[in-house]
Parts: sequence; C-alpha cells; structure tokens
Amino acid sequence: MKGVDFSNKTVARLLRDVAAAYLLQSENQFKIIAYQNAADTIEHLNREISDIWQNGQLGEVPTLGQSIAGYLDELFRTSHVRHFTEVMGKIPAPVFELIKVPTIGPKTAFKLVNALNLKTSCNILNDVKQAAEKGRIALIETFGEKSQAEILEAISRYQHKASQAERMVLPVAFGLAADYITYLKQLLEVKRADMLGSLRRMLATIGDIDLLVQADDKDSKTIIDHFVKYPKIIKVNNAGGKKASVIIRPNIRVDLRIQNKDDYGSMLQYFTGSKTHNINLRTYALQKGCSLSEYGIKLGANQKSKIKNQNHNSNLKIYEFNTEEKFYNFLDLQYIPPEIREGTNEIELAKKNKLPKLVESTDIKGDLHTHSSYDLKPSHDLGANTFTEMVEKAKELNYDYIGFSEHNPKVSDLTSGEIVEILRKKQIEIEKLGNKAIKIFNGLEVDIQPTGDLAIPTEAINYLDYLIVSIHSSFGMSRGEQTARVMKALSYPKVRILGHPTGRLLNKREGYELDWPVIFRECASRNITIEINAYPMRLDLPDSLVRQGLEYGVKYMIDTDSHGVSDMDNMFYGAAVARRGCCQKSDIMNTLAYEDFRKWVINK
DNA sequence: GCCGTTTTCGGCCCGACTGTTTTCAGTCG
Repeated sequence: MKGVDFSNKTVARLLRDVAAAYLLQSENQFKIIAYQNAADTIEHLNREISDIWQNGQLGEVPTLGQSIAGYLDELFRTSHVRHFTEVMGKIPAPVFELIKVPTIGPKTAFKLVNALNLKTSCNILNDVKQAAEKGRIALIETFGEKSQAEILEAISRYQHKASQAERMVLPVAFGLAADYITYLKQLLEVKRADMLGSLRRMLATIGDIDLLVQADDKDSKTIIDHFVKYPKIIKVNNAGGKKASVIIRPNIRVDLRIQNKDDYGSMLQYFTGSKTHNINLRTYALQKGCSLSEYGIKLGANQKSKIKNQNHNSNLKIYEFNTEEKFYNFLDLQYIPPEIREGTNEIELAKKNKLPKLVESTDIKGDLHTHSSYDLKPSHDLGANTFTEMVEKAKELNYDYIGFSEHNPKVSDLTSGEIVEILRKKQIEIEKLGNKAIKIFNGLEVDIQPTGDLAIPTEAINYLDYLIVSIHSSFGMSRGEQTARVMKALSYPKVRILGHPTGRLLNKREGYELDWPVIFRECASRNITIEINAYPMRLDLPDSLVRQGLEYGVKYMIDTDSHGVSDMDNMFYGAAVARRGCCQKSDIMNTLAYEDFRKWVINK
C-alpha cells in the first residue's frame, strides 16, 4: 500500500467526495446514492477496509460492486484512483473542504465558491466566513440574511469542534441525556422518554445525543416549546412539529423526536440502530415479505409493483408497534437488547431463540478495585474516602462484599522491610473493621514493571487476600515484549485480576498492544479474571475484546477503579461494556454470592 | 453503480425541516 494510511474514515470521505462531484455534474442520482452507500458501509465496518482488501475480500462487502471495488483496489495498490481524480478534477477543490461543514452540502458549497470567486482559495473556511461577515453572501441569489448567518455559525461551530476533536465518553453523554430527560418529564404530556442511537447501545464514546419522547400528537408543540427552553441551550438549530435539534453546553448537539404511543416501538427500534443492524434486519424482513420503517411493518414487500398500486389505493396495511418487543416478535425474532444490535450474528441467534441472557448491573455483588484514603505511601493516587465511608456506599449499592486495592507502596522511596510493615499494618486495620454485613477483602493494585516483575516484595504478598496487576508505565513496548511482561506478572501468587488490560484512555491514549489469544488462554487456564474497568475514561477491556475473550473461556471482573465513593456508581457503565461484549451473569466473577466468591479469591 | 428466491434489466426510501422560492431546493437522518 506504499505506506499510506487509508483508514475507513479517509476512504469513506473520498467516496463521499466523488458522490458530491457526481451530484454537481448531474450524474444519475442512483449512482450518487451507490457511492454514498459504499461510504456509509465502510465507515461502519468493524474491520479496516484495507485489511479486507489485503485478504482479497473486497467483493464480499455489501454495496461494493465491481466498479467501486475495482477503484478501491487501485487506491490501495497505487495510492490514487485515476477515475476519481478525473471526476473530482472538474469541481473546484475548495468545494470538498467546504462540504465537511455540517449543513453545507455540495450545491451550497459550489454556489458559494463560484459566486464569491474562491475557486483557488486555500483558506476556504475563513474566506467564506469573511464574506459572510461583510454581508456578501446574503446578496447571492437564493441566499438571504438567515442563510448567511447560519453559514457563519456552521463554520465557526465546525472549526471549534475540529479543535476539540473528540467524542464524549459514555458516562458523560449518558449523564447529560438523563438530565435532559428529567427536564422533559416535568411536562405531564411526556408519557415516556428514551435515549436513541449509539447512546442507547452504550458505545464507549458518543457524538450527538438523540432522544425520543412519547406523547399524544396534539401535545407535540407544547413539548417542542419546552425542549428548546432547556437552560443549557446555546442554540436552537431547528424546531418543527415533530422534531427539533439544539446545541447545549459544552457544544453538544441534542436531537429530539416525538412519537405517539401507537408507533413508539417502531420509532425506537429504527433510531436505535445500529445502521448495520437495521440493514441486516430489513434484508431478513424482506425475505419474509415485510418492509420495515420507523412507522411500522408493511406486508407484501416482495411484490413491489403491486405495492405501488396498492399504495395508490391506500389499501396497504401497516402494522404499528407500541413496543420493540412486539416489533421483533412480529418478525419471529427474540427481542434483541440494544447493546448487541451491531450487525454481527444477533439476528441469526434471535431467529433460533439463542440470544445470550446478558448480565445486568444489578447482578453485581461486589467491587474489588477501589482506592481508599488509607495511606500506603502509594506509587499513584490515593483515594478520597475512608474504609468506613466506602463500606457504607457498598451497602447502599446492595453489595455483599468490597475489596480495597490501593496502589502499591512506592518501591523507589521505601525498603522492602518498610513495605512489608506498611501492608502488615493495613491488614490489621482491615481486620479491625470486623465482620459486618458487607464482607471485606484486602487487596492491592500492583504495578507491573517493564521487566514483568511486580512492584512489591514477595513477603508482603502474605498480608493480602488478592492482587490486581496493572501496567502504569512504559506503554510503548512492542507487542511481543508487552505480552511477555504481562505473562510474567500473571505468574505471581495471589494474582486474581488483570487490571485495565489495554491501558487505553479514551480520547487521550491508545492502549498498548498485547497478543490477546496468548493472554486469554493463560487467564482462562489459571482462573485469573480480566478486568472490565468501569472508570469513565477507561471502559477497558473494550467490548470487542470482551467478546473475543469469551471464546477462550475467560471470566471477567467488572470493577469501578473508584478513587472516591461517587465513582462507585460507575458500575453500571462497566456492566454496559460487558453486555456489549455479550457476557452473561456466569461470565462475570463478581456476580457470585459471597461464599463462592471467597472460595475463588482465597483458595489459590 | 448496486442488486437479485419475480436475477443481467429495471428499480433503487422518504419524511421533516428551513429558507427563500410563491411551489421548491437543499440537507439531514
């Protein structure tokens, strides 16, 4: 591939640019749609399109036919496509920069570039902004004051967003959406409200927030009026009779839809996605003669010509669904939980009634990765709350047990003897807490040093019930070195948990690389759990790896990595990652009741 | 350009919203 990085995003962008160029040349609209569909598909693939090409599997990707697959082959071989260059060459280059701005499409961009004579502009966004500020855009035919103001804002917002360049982590988006829903529910007319899209599917990071409200048709206007008066609003993008869109602080787009009770399930299903899931579902439904939409299911979809006639006569029956359960059941499918609607094998399993019963956050009986304020002279952050405060919180959460796992004492500042003494004292403090309703385990989160050795004298391990081993340094080692490092750490006694296993920090740092099959096999055979860390910036292990690990028989531990009592509420998000990874209760070790759990922790 | 249990031709999703248009074009999802 000549060393060029062709990410799915880049390739999708290129295909969209070709589609835009065709649009401006008044090409066949279905050809344009074909390019857009191909771009959509590639953008939502679970694998890199370049890997698929390397495996010679381009032809297996739906929406990539002979032509586009051929062009992509040329792209990956030679780093460019002559045909694309030709098509796009007929359009001024600044147009392709301008259409990256949401609300500015190909036609608007083309008109602006021509009317303002910016065909050779290399700073197109700022040039258009300047023109808007001088009032020159309002003078262009088909433009006016409002569109001029909108263009100015759209560009500013886009530039601001590009400078931030990040998606919200799930817990942030979920919190913002939950607050908005609470606000909406102040109105009695709001019968029900749900999150939609990637938020409802609980992806680790979220772009926009989408909400759906159930209400009588007559109340829509009242609800929209209330929606656009939310205190955090920066701007109202649009507000109609059935939907509206706003920007709230800190620059987050929130879209609202309103649907009456009769169609609510269909609408919820349609806008929860994922796109791939919906495409697969539509394909499956078509085989049964059903056509799906956000308004329900039509029968007779295999008889297209007849449908049109029937439509003309308004005789075609549309089945409406007030719940998603009924929607899926109508198609002879089990209800598919949103978290696994990702277009893998969920429809196949639902057909056979073999979907896994996903773990619930209420199944969790305890949290083994928490940092108290007990001072071990640790290598990293101390927690904010005492043992007692955290035990109280654990009670509130209905747990049976909790484990305290502060960071290990800092090896560079202390002698082995001092460290042993610190842990001996901690054990005494833990024992003083006594045998309460909540059982307590005495753990430690220990750094895995670059050599794979643990940052703790072996003798000190005697004073602990269990170890979490984690990497907090030297992230840049090669996959082979990193794997050997972790394998060595896992060989120590009392290691029960591999902590935040990829080391990723969402929006900040990619994880380090490990040879996962090797790690999975080792953990499964030695009965060591891999952590699903629920800390908002981590959500680590990522869901795709969670799913992979299950195939090796890996058991997981969902932990919050809390540094204070409020963090302990994050268990819900860890459970969401486990659900996306298809985990059942039996795959998660800390769903065990205390006695069984203790046997696993201690008897090693 | 893609697709196919009506398969190599002929169909391909469309409703909601906005602005500038006085009946529609552009964009989005």
